[in-house]
Amino acid sequence: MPELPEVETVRRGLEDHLDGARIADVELRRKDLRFPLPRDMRARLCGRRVLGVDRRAKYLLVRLSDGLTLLAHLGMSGSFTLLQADEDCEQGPHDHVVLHLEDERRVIYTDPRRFGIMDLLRTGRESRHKLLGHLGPEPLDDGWDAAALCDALRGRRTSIKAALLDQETVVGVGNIYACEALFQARISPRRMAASVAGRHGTTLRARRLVSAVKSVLAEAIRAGGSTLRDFRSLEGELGYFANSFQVYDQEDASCVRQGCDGRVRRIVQSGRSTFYCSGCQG
DNA sequence: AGCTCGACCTGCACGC
DNA sequence: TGCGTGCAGGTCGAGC
Repeated sequence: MPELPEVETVRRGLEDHLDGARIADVELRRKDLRFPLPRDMRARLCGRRVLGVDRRAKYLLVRLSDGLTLLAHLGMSGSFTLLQADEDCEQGPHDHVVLHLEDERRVIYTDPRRFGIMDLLRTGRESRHKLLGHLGPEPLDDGWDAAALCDALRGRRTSIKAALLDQETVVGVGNIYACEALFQARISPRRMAASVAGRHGTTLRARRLVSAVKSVLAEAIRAGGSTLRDFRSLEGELGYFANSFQVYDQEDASCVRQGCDGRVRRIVQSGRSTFYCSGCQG
C-alpha cells in the first residue's frame, strides 16, 4: 500500500529501530523480485552496519557502513516486518528476503506480487542509478512550489491526473493521493495538464494543487506516524487504516464538501481508477 | 518527444 | 463449493 506517506512511515520505523544494527546474515529465498537481486547481495550485506534510512520518492535507501546503500521499493504489495530476538513467526510464502541482525532480531521483506525492487549501490551515486536518475522533485520540499509545478506541466497534453502520477512531474504521489489532492484543489482529473499551468507565471489552480498535494501527503504521514507505536507498523498497514479518503474508493458516496450535492464518480484514466466529485471538481 | 497501454504477479471480492 | 472475471497502492518499456 505504498505511496509516499506509507514509504515515509516505513522509513521512520526502520530508522528508529535499526539504527546502528549490524547485519549478521541474509537469507535470499528468491533470486528475483521485479528484477533479479544482485548476485552478491548476501556477501555485500553481511557485516555491514545500518547508519540511517533515507527516502527518495517511493524508494527506501538504507545507508550502510563502507559506503554501501541498500535500495528498496515496495511495489504495490511490499512490506517490512521486524521480529524481536525472542519472537517467532511462521514463514510466509512471500517472505523473500530476511536480514538477520547481530542481536538476533530479523527484518523480513514480504511482497506477494513481487513488483518490489531491491538493489545495491554506492552511497552518493544515487543520481546515476537507472531507477533514481530521472525522478522529479520531492513534493514536501520547500523548493517545490506552484512555479515548479507549472514549469513541469506547461505544454503537456495529457490529463492533470496522469501528469501527477508521472514521477518526473513530482515524486511520491500515487493513485490514491492524486485523487485526494485533485479533490481538495477542486480540479477535474480530466483537465489538460497544460491548462493547469497557464501560459506564464503561476495560476490559482496550480497554487491550490501544490498546496493540496503537500497537505494531503503531510496529513497522511501524520496519520501513519500517529499509529506507529510498535514494530508492527513496519508493515505499513496500521497507518493506512487511519486514513479516511474523501473520494478514493468512495464511488457513489455523497460529496463531503459542504454545499456540494454531487456524488463521487469512478472513471478510468490511463488504465487506472480515478475517483472524483462531478459536482465540485468541474 | 510524448503519450497510452501492456506487462509483471498474487490475492481477493464478486457473480453465476 | 467452484470457477471465471475484474480489480488492487507502481512503473518500466514497447509501440504508436
